[in-house]
Amino acid sequence: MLEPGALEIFKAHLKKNNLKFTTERFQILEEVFETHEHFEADELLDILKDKGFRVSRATVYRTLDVLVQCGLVNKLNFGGSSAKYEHVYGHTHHDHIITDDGEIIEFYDERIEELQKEIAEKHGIVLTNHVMQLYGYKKDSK
Amino acid sequence: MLEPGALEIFKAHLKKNNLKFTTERFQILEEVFETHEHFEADELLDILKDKGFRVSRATVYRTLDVLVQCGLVNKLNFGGSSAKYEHVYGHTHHDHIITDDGEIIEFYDERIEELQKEIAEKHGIVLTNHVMQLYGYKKDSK
DNA sequence: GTATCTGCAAATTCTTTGCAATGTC
DNA sequence: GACATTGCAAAGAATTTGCAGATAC
Repeated sequence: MLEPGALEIFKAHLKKNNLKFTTERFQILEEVFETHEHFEADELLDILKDKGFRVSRATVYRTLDVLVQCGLVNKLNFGGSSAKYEHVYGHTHHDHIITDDGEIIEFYDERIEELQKEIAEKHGIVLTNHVMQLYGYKKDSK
Repeated sequence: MLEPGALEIFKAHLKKNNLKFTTERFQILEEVFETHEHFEADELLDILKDKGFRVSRATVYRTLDVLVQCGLVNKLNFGGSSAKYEHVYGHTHHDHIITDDGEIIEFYDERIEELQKEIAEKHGIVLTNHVMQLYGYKKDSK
């Protein structure tokens, strides 16, 4: 489901940057908000093709870039060989726990967020973003 | 300077896994501990070549893997296209602040470490590792 | 001596790019 | 109608792999 407002943000960003609102960009935007999981560029391409849309890999990569730029999508790196993406709009910020069997748990902790700000401050840095990933295994699995 | 103990850990790991202690692996180990910064596989190769060692790129990648496996080296991902490495032994764990002009500041905060453990626990996860990178810009630069 | 290593160059994987045809504004 | 966009296939960048000769144990 395309979050209310996402389309407007996207269009505004396109206009501001002299970019055009094309069918392909719209289809990609929609699909990105359809998927409530982390996905790779290639997976998104496959889904789009399965649904009968005719989009190229190049356009998927190019459009994901645009979506990251306007803040509607996060680009993540969990250490694998390819980048993961997740849509952002309408979601609160969160971090990730990655288990050894590949499960991804999202969490948010206000106290850590505060400490991060404090630490950055101490080093004279204004935070714009952060990445925090906890790796581990399930207590009952080992 | 090769940290005292690192060589022993390396050799023990090799023996345990039926791997051989070769000239190349030793040269790479030494150089990894010579460099007190984050480096890429290719940069390490260049340094080794400059010093007159004859090592191949393949061996550098293969040996870095071994070093990561035995815990002497961390593989990091700051979002660029290539992985960064840093040696670990003798250093306390730390996280990173990455500024928009590419500077990397290391920090450690016990309180966050505790909270991370607590959060993982709450989700039934035993932490084995984590990644935390704060992105921002210098307060006086903008 | 045998099994592991190395270097090389080719192969892979993910991502980006140049270009001619096409679509938006 | 001008200029951005698309798809394609080729290029690029980082990393991995197969293999034949070299080396550690």
